[in-house]
Amino acid sequence: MANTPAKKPSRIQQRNRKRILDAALEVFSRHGYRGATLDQIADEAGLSKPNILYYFDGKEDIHVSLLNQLMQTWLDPLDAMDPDGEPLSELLAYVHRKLEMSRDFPRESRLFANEILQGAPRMGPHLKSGLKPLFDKKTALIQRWIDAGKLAPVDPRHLVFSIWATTQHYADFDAQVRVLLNGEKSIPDSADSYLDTLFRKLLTP
Amino acid sequence: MANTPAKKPSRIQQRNRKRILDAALEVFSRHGYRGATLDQIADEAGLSKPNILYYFDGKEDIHVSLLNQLMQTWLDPLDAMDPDGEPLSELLAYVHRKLEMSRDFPRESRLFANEILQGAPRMGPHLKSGLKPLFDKKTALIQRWIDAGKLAPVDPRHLVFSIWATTQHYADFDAQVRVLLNGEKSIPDSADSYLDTLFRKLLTP
DNA sequence: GTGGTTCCTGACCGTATGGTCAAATTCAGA
DNA sequence: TCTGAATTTGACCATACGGTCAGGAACCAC
Repeated sequence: MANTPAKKPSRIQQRNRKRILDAALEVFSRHGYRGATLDQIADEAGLSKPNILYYFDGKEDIHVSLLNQLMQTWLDPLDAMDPDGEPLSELLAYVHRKLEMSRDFPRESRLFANEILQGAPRMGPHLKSGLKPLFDKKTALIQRWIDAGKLAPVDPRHLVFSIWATTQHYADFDAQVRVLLNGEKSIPDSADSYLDTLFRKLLTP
Repeated sequence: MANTPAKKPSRIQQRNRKRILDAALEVFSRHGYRGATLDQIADEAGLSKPNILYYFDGKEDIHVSLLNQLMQTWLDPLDAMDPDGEPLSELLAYVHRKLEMSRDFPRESRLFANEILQGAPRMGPHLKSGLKPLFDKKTALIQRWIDAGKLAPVDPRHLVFSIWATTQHYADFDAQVRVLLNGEKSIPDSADSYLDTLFRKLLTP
């Protein structure tokens, strides 16, 4: 029913499904899949628990819907890397966009981190079908840039890993970063310039 | 009782507490605190559930014991950075040690990652009392090295963050890395040389 | 061996949690 | 306004889980 909307969803459908997904993002990202409860999500969404089960087939369905919905958003910045652009600035722009996402969507970042940490039990297929092809395509692009002498020679796969790691660290390890930076906002402006320097020095031929 | 061992623990005590902690590390690191069950831990340890509760006061007690025990191990590599050593090689050696830990102790890495991701509910104090002082001490040391012209000028705090992020990424996001590297071992040797290059280029004055 | 301590277990308990359902309420089109 | 479909809910249910307890088994001086 709610899972196979053959017809157009009503206004109430749209509004409530959105409310539920918003609430679920909040709860799942803070407590992980197992730590989140339907009651919490219902409470956060301002709906009753049975009502939530009216819109989704179950806890897992909500979680999967969230992951599916987010996957695209998450990959967009990488996808936006332009083969015809100037290699170094394309990559640095990607770093910047990725850091910006940690700033603007920390919950999404933690949701993914949680899922991957647990071994991606509900996302394995999506990784293979969604992320992998894009990863292969973009690492190949970077390799071409390197072969053309536009970038210093590095392993493109590790390059991408390190971009992800350094940018997402601020969102995923927020609790730690906050303690170590004396409670400042966890992504100070200095992070931007640091990462810019880090990757600029690495990649400049 | 088990929690306040005023007297020396018997041989059986030592053996079984170790078994339990080993099992708990396995289970907690794979499923997170909330996702782990005492039954799983008992099963993994080859002990009955009540027997486990004979040695520990409860699930939380086991988790806290694990975190306490691991904190030291986790900080050792950073602590080993020698103020009297050659700055660049000290830092690169630290990167190398940290990557080695992701290789050798991925479960420990994921245990910490899980805890921090959830907002460090059971480790906040330890971060402040254990990690923070060491972090401050070592970032100050790096700053002195920079001021002495031995390293390129970078923000030491972000430098440490990026070292942690890039090295732990391979353990924490193992499931993702494995997919993207076509199922190879998730920390290939190429990671070592990549990270060496990354930080060498950044830090060489 | 014997007695006391340590270690271990089966059976059980209370609660939390994911999920169901019949009935009530609201909504939208005629 | 009326009517059927969509939406909402209170009351329940079954299970999983953390934890308890009384008593039994194993161990260890003596």
